[in-house]
Amino acid sequence: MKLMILDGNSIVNRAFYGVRPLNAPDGTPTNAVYGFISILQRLLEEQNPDALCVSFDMKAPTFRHQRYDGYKAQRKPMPEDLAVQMPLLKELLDDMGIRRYELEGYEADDILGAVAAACERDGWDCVIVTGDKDSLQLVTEHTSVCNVKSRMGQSETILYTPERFQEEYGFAPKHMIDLKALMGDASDNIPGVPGIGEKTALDLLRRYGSIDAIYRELDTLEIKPGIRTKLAAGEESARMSYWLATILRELPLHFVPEENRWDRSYTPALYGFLRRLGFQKFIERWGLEQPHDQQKTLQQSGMDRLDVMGESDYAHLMSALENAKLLSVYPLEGMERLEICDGKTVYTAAWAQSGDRYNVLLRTLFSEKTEKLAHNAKDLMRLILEEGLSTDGFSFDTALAAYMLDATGSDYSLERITACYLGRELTGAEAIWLLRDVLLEKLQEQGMEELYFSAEMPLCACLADMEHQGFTVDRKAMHDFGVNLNAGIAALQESIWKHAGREFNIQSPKQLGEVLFSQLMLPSGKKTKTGWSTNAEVLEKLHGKHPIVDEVLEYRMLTKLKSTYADGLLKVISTDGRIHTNFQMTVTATGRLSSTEPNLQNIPVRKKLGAQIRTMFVAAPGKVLVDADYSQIELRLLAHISGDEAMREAFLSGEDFHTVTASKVFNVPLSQVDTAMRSRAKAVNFGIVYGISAFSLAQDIGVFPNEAKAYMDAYLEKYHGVRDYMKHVVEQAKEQGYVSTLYGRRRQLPELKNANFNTRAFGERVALNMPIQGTAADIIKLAMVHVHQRLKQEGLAAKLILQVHDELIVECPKEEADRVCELLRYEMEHAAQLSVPLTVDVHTGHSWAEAH
DNA sequence: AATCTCACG
DNA sequence: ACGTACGTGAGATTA
Repeated sequence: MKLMILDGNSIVNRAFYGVRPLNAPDGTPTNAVYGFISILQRLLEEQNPDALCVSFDMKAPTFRHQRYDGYKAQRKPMPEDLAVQMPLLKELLDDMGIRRYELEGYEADDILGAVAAACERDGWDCVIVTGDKDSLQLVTEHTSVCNVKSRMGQSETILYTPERFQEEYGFAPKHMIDLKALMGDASDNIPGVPGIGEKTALDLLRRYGSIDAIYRELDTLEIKPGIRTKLAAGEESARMSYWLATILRELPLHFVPEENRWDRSYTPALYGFLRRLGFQKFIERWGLEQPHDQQKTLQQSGMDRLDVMGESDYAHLMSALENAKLLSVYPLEGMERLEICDGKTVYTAAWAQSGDRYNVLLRTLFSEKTEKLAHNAKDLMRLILEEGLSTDGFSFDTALAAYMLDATGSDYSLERITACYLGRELTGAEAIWLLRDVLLEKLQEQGMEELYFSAEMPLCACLADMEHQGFTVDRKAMHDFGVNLNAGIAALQESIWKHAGREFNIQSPKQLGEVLFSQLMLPSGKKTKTGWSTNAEVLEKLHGKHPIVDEVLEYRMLTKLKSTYADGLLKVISTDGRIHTNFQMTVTATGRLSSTEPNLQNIPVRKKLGAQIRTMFVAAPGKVLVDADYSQIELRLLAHISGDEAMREAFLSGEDFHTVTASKVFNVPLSQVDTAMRSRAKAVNFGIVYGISAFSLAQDIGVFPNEAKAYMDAYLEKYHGVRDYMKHVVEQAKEQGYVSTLYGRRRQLPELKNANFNTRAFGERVALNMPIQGTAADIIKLAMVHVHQRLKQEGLAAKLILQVHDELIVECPKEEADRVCELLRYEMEHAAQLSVPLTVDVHTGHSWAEAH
């Protein structure tokens, strides 16, 4: 039989500092609880114990320490964000049916010791899980200690058995006490022997075994005289420390391992609890279901339900359609069935049951005259377009509203939103109807109403059209391209294998690392937690050292083009010969769109071979592509938002901005800026937008950090308004807890309050970047809405087909090209009124490559 | 499922 | 003393 006991405080601490900030839908921080439960889950799988419990220590000074005058209660107080998670963690454990032990006046270690002793007494094995090293002294044949470390956001565990301990330390576990007695422990206020540190202590114990042995023969030991003197002088302190470091195994704790048996019998409350915290993942992993008594409360919105069957039901529904001011719509099984709610009744109509009448219903329902609410309106609209119907009149989208209220969330399912904003689980058209008022009010409160109704909502129709429209791809050319790649890949593979002297999987970073760094002994540019890094940056530094590296880089490029683009895109060409991407509106934290299945926002362009892919994205016969992209929109926004005069003038002058920047940073006349200076200035420009450090800039442009620092200083000296802005935006973010764009889009920044330095630094970079990237996203969304509406209004056949963050692509009949160029330029340049010109480059062509 | 790598703005 | 740039998505390997 095996019992596992977790050192609650220690594990929750590791979890808190090791897991990135997370929040429940209501904003409560949850990262520590999440980390704890993740570690627990992993250990359960690894150890599969029969019994399980968790210990917590209380704040009061401990028994051992009370007797030692040197003790001062100097532990730092628990950070607020962790403190609020403690009751949650305890509630979680209770709901999971796991026993907790809290003993006032004793340290966690003492509880662990007592539990281990009780286990051994009853013939149980015991696994102690902790993040501290202190309890290693408890390791015996029947007691092992599982040490949890968090590294790079990942938790690692090491299981110490007597053998494992001996191997690592070179002496038996019980002499861990001796180690502490010698070297001391500042965090526990154990003095140790002054002048003896970890190295010396370890060495002494490996050679002599214990402090008893050391002091018994102190005069004859072969050690440096200085150490002998220190040991002699510190004997009393060593003995005292030994006592302090010894974990008590006898406490007034009547612990019976048997009582802690745990067979994963969760309480019914667990489901609701995990839901509240947003831990969907664990609900699924543990196969939890909503308890029946909670399910009942779901349907208490008091609305009637009507399954629309016969003629009279239909008449009923049609009159509701005409009379109701607002209807919510919720499709089921594609669009086979439809739920419609007018606030009083939830109607369910089905295609199968009513054929033509269903079509009439859809036409009326989706016409612009009927004002509708939906959840993921864009997807619904695309479905309708695919049915060959037109669609309009969607005025509110619950998913979009929830996204704007918290753009860092990961799940905007209807169930999650109702749980969060209505406090109960509810779905369908009825849920949408009830959510609207709540969400709308919050949008108003936060000043996002205008952006919501002028950009996000109308964008649904625009994107649905774009997805429906698709982008023609030259299938044959793509296929041939893939075949050609294959030839190159095969040749490179052969040559690489020849250099390596053996066949191996070049696509495996692990095997490649072995070949490059172990076999060919190339200088390992180190990195990564699992082994050597073999990424392009590392390999490029190896250029010239061995012919294999260039070939690997080439191989990587070709296989990427083959699998992700040539093969990947061929797979998703529809029967109409076009690719229909899916634009995600609720994914990014900044307000940008994203594109999936396939991602058309990362089609190659930077390298010659890759850019060939773009020659295969073409206009349909008789049509042409018009491509319009903003010129340096983010830097222009930095100039506008920061109000920096020098930067504004640079843009107003019409000169190349990176060149102007180089001239300022390097203090030379414009005419003397060379390409190297320009490219460094360009790197600084981008770095500033990302909230860079001198270190990273140095890495990027290949200079020493102090040189990079000098560039940045010069930059911020010349553009001092930018320096002021950077300071201001971070301060304001700390005060408010969020940052926002020119148009009021928000991003919450709990990271700024995190105890972890790196997390906070990340938060500061985000605070600098989001308002810029996010404002650019707002502007192009507004432009898209205007372009979409004007193309339609003016009766043009032109269609928007793609957006790539700062670029729009329209496909139109050749005759419309000139008008469309002008329209695109006008709407994009006038989407925002800034203090610097917002300029757009427009080109036409048969392929994307030509038009860009 | 996590990790590494690499494509884009 | 830390550890090192913002925002994405996809494919292949590994565990």
